[in-house]
Amino acid sequence: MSDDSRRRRDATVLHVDMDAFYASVEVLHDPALRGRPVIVGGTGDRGVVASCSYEARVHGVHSAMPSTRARRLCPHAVFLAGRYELYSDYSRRIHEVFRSFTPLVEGIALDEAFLDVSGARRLFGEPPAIASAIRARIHDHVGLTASVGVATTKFVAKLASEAAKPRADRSGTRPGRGVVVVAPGEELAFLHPLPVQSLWGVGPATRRRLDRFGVRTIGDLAALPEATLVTALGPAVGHHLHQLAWAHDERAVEPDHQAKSIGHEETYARDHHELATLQREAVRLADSVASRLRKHELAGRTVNIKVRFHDFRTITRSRTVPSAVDTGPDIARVAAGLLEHVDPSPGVRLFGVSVSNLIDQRTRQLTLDDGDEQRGVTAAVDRIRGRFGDRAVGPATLVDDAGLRVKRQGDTQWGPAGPAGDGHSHEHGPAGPEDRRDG
DNA sequence: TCTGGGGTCCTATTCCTA
DNA sequence: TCTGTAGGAATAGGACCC
Repeated sequence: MSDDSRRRRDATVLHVDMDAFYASVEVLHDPALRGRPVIVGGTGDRGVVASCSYEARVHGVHSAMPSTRARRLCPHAVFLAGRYELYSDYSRRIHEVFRSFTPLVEGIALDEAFLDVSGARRLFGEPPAIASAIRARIHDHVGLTASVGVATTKFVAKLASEAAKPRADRSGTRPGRGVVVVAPGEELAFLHPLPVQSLWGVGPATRRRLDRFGVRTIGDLAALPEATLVTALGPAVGHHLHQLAWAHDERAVEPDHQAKSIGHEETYARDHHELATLQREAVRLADSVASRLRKHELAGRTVNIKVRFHDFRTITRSRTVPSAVDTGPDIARVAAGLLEHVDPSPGVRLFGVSVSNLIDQRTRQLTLDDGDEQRGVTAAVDRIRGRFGDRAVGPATLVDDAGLRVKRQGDTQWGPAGPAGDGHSHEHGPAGPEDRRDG
C-alpha cells in the first residue's frame, strides 16, 4: 500500500485496555479496598507485581516489580495472591461487550483487545463515538473502567490507548482522557515525540543498542537509514522497527487466534537440588499441560523443558517425537528423558514443561502405542474434572503433603505464595487474612 | 533490586539427508 | 565408497509482550 493510500485509510482500529485490571476486579469484589493501595501478585519473596491500583502507583509501585521491593515501597498496601479464574470470568464479560459492537475482536490478554469497527459504523456511529460507547457499556455492565485508542493501525491504536490512561506518580494521580483518537495523517506527529521504548518490540536490550546511535525517540529512530537498523538489530527487527517508526503497519485485526504452544512453569519458594524431585514435578506439570491440551482439542509433537538455576541462568531442552502426544504420562516420559541430561545440583528455582508443534486433535491419527486403555483412562479423568473441577483427580504421586488435594495449574500463578518452604508451602505458610486465594 | 507465568517470534547452530 | 555441500528440520537461546 502506498503512503497516500495509507493516509487515506480511516481510523477504524480500536485498542481497548482495562485500567489496573486485576486490582480493579479485586476492589469491585471488596468495596473496603476502594481508595487503598492494592497489589496483586507476588505475595511471597520470589514473586512480582502482576497489577496494582493507582493508589499503589503513587508510591512508585508498578507491574513486573519484584514483590520484595513493592513491599518496601508500600508496606501498608493490601497484597493479594491473585485469582486467575475470577479475572478470566470478567474478561469473558468484557469480550461480550466488545462483540456486541463487532465480531472482529482480537484478544491480546485478559484485559486488552483490538477491535476493527469499520463494519459497525452504520449501526453505532463513527469510531470515536463507538469507543466512548464501549467504555460506557463496560462501566455500566461490568463496573470497570477502560481506556481506548482509535487509529488507522493496530500499533498506533495501542499507543493511543496508553496515552488515554490515568497517570499516577509520586505527585499524585491524574484522570486519563479515556479515549484518544489519532486521525488519519496525524500518526507521525503523534508518534515521533514518544520515547523509542514505547514501540512494540523495543525492550531493554534493543533500547540499549539504539542508545548507541543516539536514538531516544521514535522520531530519532525514523531518521536512521533502514540499512543501519538492519545492521544493528538484524533483518527482521530492523525492518520491522523502521516500518513502525514511519507508522507503516499492515497487520489486520485477527479474531481467530491459534495457540502455538501450551505450557506450565513454576518458580519454587526454595531451590530444588535433586533430580528425583524434578522428575516428580515433571509428572505434575505434564499432567496439567496435557489437561489443557485436551481441553483445546490439541496435541503436540515437541516437548520442551525449561530449567532456571539458582543464578538465573536458564536452559531449555526439547525433543520432537514421531506422533503427537496429549496425555500426562506421554509428555512426562519425554520430559523425564530430557531431564536426565540436566544437573540440578547447583539449585533449580524454576522448572517448566511445554508442548509445541501443535496439531488439531480431531485430525490426528491414532498410533499403535496410543492404546485404547490409556485413552479410556484419560477420557475418564477429563469427565471427572469436567464435573468436579481440576483438583478432583490426578496422578497419585502428586497429592500434596497433607494428602488433601492435587496441585494444579494456577496454584502459583504469580510466583510462590509463601516464604521459603517446599514449593507448595501456601497450605501451611502465613497466608494471613489478606491472602484470599482459594477462599 | 533481584527478577512470575503465560506466551510469540527471531536467530544461530547442529543434525540429517539428498 | 567417500567427500563436499546445500537445504530443511530440529534444537537452543534470547528478546519481547502482557
